[in-house]
Amino acid sequence: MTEIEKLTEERIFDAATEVFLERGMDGARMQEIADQAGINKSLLHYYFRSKDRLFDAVFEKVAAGMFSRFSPLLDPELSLEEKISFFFREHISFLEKNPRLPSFLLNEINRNPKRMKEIIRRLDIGKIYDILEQQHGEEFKQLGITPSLVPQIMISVGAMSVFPFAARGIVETLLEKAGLNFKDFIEERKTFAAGFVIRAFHNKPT
Amino acid sequence: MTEIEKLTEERIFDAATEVFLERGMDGARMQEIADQAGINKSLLHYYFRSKDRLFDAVFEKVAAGMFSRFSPLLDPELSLEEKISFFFREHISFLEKNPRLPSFLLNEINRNPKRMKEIIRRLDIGKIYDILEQQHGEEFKQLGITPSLVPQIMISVGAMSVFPFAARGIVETLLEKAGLNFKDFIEERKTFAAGFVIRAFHNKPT
DNA sequence: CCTATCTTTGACCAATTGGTTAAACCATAT
DNA sequence: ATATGGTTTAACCAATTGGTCAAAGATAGG
Repeated sequence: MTEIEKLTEERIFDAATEVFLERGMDGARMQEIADQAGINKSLLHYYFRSKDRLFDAVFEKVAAGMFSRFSPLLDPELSLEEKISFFFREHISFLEKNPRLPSFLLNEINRNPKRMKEIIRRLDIGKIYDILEQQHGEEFKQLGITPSLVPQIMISVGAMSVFPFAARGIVETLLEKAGLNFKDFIEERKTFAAGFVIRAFHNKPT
Repeated sequence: MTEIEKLTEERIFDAATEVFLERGMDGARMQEIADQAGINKSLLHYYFRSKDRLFDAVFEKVAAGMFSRFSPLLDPELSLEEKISFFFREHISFLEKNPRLPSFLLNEINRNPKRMKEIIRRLDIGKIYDILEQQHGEEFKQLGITPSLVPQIMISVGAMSVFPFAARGIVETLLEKAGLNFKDFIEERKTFAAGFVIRAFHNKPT
């Protein structure tokens, strides 16, 4: 693979990422991707055989980028509270730079659950569950958190981080009423979410 | 408007709702809606001039159905804790019957923020904020919740309820690992989410 | 310089899609 | 019965879309 070829392929991939994130698989047009990359439409098919394959490549990379941000949760050096604080700070900062990502992923997961589950399974999200159980099982027991509640907590943590971006249109409408803006809201959320979850943690269920 | 006409229009509307929820605006096909309704494609245009208008009608009704479920939050007879418990029970039950709704709404809001914000503004979500402040402002103050944190809490509550359905593909992959199933997870969530939020509430921020 | 291989392009295609239209259908009132 | 009005249909259309193909350009080896 020559250097120029790599560059072209990369330009196409980046352009496709941008367009797919903006419009979704169904809304994206091959012509728009070609324009964005500054090349002929035929070249798209030369490098990636079809729209489907191009989309798959983009989706896989984008999903991997998203879930790789869960790494703080795996660090055995960190306490539970530290993990939660680090996670929200890093994950929300990441979404700040990629605000279209949540809505894109959620929509495409729903559009084709089977294909997407396969990709997600390959990213091995399940291992986060295993490691949390392994590193903090004792702590969970003391807090009265039964094994079935661990997924509840994990999903809640994800929701707290992802939802404001996925539902940005609603959030902004609400913030308008309160005289706030989205940027400040997100900045505040990094610490709010951590505190919220930690407080919910450190009390026996009613 | 005759009775038969009403029936036809309703059949079209219901079919359109089903197809749009399943496929989204871009993915939906007028032919599929016609088939689903058991009528000719031309009739779609006879009753609703264009795909856009048909979609707008569906979106508005569907969004209204979603947000009307927030009504427990407005009841002055309920305490804050009761509101939270009632809300999760009712809202999650509603989503159980309409599992495609969250992903559909989130995606379409993102696809056309302007048009959607207008519709959402008409549904007046902001009034929930006002009423909460008005009915529980004193309580908030005692709990150390500043005005800017109220939207944080509202979004968090929405996220806890909506996200599991919007991200169902991810949730199911995670539950697989833990040996659980989605239905049970959702049933458990109605009470878990309420307890989670209430506990996060009733402690001073660290 | 010439050939062989890879890259890039423009012209083209078949299929799909939202939408139109004129005619057929059907109920009802006169 | 038949004229009138709204309702429904089949046939059709223009535009768009993903994809193909043969030829032109570029690049490197001999």
